[in-house]
Amino acid sequence: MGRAPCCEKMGMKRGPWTPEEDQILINYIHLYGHSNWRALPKHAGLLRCGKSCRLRWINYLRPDIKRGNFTPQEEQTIINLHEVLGNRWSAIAAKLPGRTDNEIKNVWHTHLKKRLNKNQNNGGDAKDINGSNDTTHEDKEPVMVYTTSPQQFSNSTTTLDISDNNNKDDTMSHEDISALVDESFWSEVVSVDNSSNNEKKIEGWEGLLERNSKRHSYNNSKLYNDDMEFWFDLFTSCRRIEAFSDIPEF
DNA sequence: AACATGGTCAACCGCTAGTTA
DNA sequence: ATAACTAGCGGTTGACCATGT
Repeated sequence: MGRAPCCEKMGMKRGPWTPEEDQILINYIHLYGHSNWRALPKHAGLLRCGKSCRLRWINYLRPDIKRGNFTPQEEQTIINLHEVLGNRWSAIAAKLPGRTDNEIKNVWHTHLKKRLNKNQNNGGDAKDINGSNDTTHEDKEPVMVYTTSPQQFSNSTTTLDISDNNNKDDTMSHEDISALVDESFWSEVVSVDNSSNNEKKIEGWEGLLERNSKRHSYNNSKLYNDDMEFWFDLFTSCRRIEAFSDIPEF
């Protein structure tokens, strides 16, 4: 298997993307899609390698990217899935619509891992599936495993387990979780927008570019509240699902 | 006010898997 | 079957920012 020749360093720009570059990339993908990342920058007139373009698109410019703080539910989902999947960030990301593998990886290393280690030092004894002890459930928070896209919920195909970690009889075993992460899991991929929906989705790009030009300028607390509202709406609208009757209040 | 330290996150690097000729 | 190539993944880095001293 031949190794891909690294993109020519000569003449290739590196470092942070400018709003102008973002706009060029967005416009190009909007018009022509991204069937060939390697050829894309040349055709689009960008002095970036294809890899860089792809990363920029996937991690930041995609219209379906969800920005802002992770909700406690999302964090718990990451923790649970990490127990099953390990550092397979893309697989975890596939279960968190709008979140990228890079983002999840960052959150894990900056927040969740430390929190879990701290909890463990306070007496936690959970192990991950490999027997190592760098991951554990939060002691007090409910344990949840979601398939999180609203579409999935609306299709009533949701597999959901909600239990209280203090009651071990109700807690999902590794086998249960593994069963949850079956073949259908791997086939579920967050769609990337080569579709005709582009025009609709592209509406938010202008604001995104503005945001990019002033890093961290978005209002995290507002986004956080929106997320909480999303989950609240989701839960309240799914009361028909029997399992939801035991959901603790947040 | 100035500096040090730590946290966050976008971007890069190197590798592997998958595809094609 | 093999080599050439691309896409995608996970680990790591470094710049920026916030907070503490």
